[in-house]
Amino acid sequence: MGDKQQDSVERPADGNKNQTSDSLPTDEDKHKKKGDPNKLTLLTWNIDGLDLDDIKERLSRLLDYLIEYHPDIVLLQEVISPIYQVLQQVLKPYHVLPGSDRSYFTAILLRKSRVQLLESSIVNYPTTKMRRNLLMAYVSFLGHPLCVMTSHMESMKPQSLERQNQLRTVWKTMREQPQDHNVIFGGDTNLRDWEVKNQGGLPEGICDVWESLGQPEDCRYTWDCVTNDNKDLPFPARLRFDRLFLRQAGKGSKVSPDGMTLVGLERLDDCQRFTSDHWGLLCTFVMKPLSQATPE
Amino acid sequence: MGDKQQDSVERPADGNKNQTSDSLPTDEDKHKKKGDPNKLTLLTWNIDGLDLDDIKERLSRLLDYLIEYHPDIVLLQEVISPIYQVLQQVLKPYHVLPGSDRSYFTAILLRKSRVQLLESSIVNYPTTKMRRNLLMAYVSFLGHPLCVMTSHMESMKPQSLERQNQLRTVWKTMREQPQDHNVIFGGDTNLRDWEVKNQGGLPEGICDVWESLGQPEDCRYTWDCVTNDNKDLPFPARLRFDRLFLRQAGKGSKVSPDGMTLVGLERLDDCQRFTSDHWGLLCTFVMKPLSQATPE
DNA sequence: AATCCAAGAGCG
DNA sequence: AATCCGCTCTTG
Repeated sequence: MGDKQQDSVERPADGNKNQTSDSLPTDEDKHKKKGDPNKLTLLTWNIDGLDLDDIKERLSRLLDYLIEYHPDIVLLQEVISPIYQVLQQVLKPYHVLPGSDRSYFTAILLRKSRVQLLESSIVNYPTTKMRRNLLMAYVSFLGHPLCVMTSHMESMKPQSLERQNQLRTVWKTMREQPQDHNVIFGGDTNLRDWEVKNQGGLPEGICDVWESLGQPEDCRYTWDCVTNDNKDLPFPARLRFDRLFLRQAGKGSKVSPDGMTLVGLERLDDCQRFTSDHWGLLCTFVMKPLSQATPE
Repeated sequence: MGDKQQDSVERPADGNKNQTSDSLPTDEDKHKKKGDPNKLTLLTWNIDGLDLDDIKERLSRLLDYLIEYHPDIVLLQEVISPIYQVLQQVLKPYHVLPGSDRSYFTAILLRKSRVQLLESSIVNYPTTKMRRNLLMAYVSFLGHPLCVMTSHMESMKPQSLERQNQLRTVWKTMREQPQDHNVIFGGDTNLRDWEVKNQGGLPEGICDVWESLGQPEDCRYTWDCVTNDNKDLPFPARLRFDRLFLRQAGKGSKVSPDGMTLVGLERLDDCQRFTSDHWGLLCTFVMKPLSQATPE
């Protein structure tokens, strides 16, 4: 309800299935809880823009999801130019920041009413064979300085070595940010668990958000060909490719993981496929003031 | 023999080309240079004590090599208890320091007349499945404090992850030594080049001695089943398993790589096999006083 | 004491 | 624009 006043999104065509509920007490409580304005909501999603089959319906559903969840920050991978154009034109409440202008690329979407863009930059992976990079946005969220990053790291098993190079770059870049910044990375890492072990595990000061939340089984596999048949693979494969890393600020308010859920689990009406071969990861964070932090 | 007085046995030519040129009688100078008492000589060798075939002849030849080259420091891997007993009883000029007392293990031999043992210790690899460890000796060489290390790191391809754990431990331990110590690691690392790349390459301050010497082809492969048929493998495989790492002291005299050559290239008279399936690496180092060091 | 390499094909 | 997993086995 109060939704309208703040962040209603314009859409050209609407098959409005997911309307915000009206005034039932329980629903309103729920809505209030879900819409806690102090929480930061972030969605990361590889939308498989390289798969052009059923792209219209899939893109339409993607927009529905974005409007439904209206995350404060959206991190997308495998965006292609036509999709980028639509995002820019349709998602008026968002600032759309592309990671490149050719082939396929990443994008950061910032909900203008909640997140102010201060600066953006790109870190190159010097040895990528797939034109991948690390896209960064310095923003202000409720007055707190925040650094947001996304990347679509080198794909496929044989590129393990390059992928691990990129992982080191990501972690190093996160650790180099100013101490008063919380730093959130989200993206399609293409990581296998053994590759993280291979790097000696998570470095000091960086956590894997899914692990911090207790490794919930229901959002472990973000690329799940057991359930998701978009790729029609003849074997069962499920991996946790999409991950979120967090480096908390060393002073000031700290961002802490609060919840995580998969997005995109519904088959589309027409083609009966899914929005992407990846699930999206919708994550909420709470801001913890310094006073609540554990004393040393 | 004339050996008695000190250390007058000849060595193989060392691979370095940067000889300081003199203008005098050749043979005597050469001999003097080769036996330069200011140089540190070090041999590292996996002697394949797990292969019991022809062990008597192979051990006998090993002793010959040690006596011939009389290195200041010897780092051995795959020593077994009976071999250890012989080394201790026969090599009177050496202090023999074992890395364990069961199964097969490493050993550090220190030439008493040149190298004084100050202290020794062992660093455990917490997750080794093969009882491997890192054996260390703190010594004094010509009055300079020196830390010498050896290890036989986790073997075989499938143990890559554990091996990389161990590599990080080795490098970390080397870097943690006092700044006035030169630190030399030598051993059978079982490393593939891509595993080093996987760790982001050599860390700041540590060099690979073979690389520092310009990657001489004639001592690249220390496990060379093309030439060495001790294992009678039905395929050609050659790898640089045995490596030396150096962390120079940050103050005082610095140890610098001077030359490197393979050892054990001759077939034994009787069995016509080699001393080990690995070649040994005989390496010389020079001490560079602070005054000769590159200014910052 | 045995093993041991690396790249590629075929399978579920 | 086409890929995509991980395991075992075979081959040189």
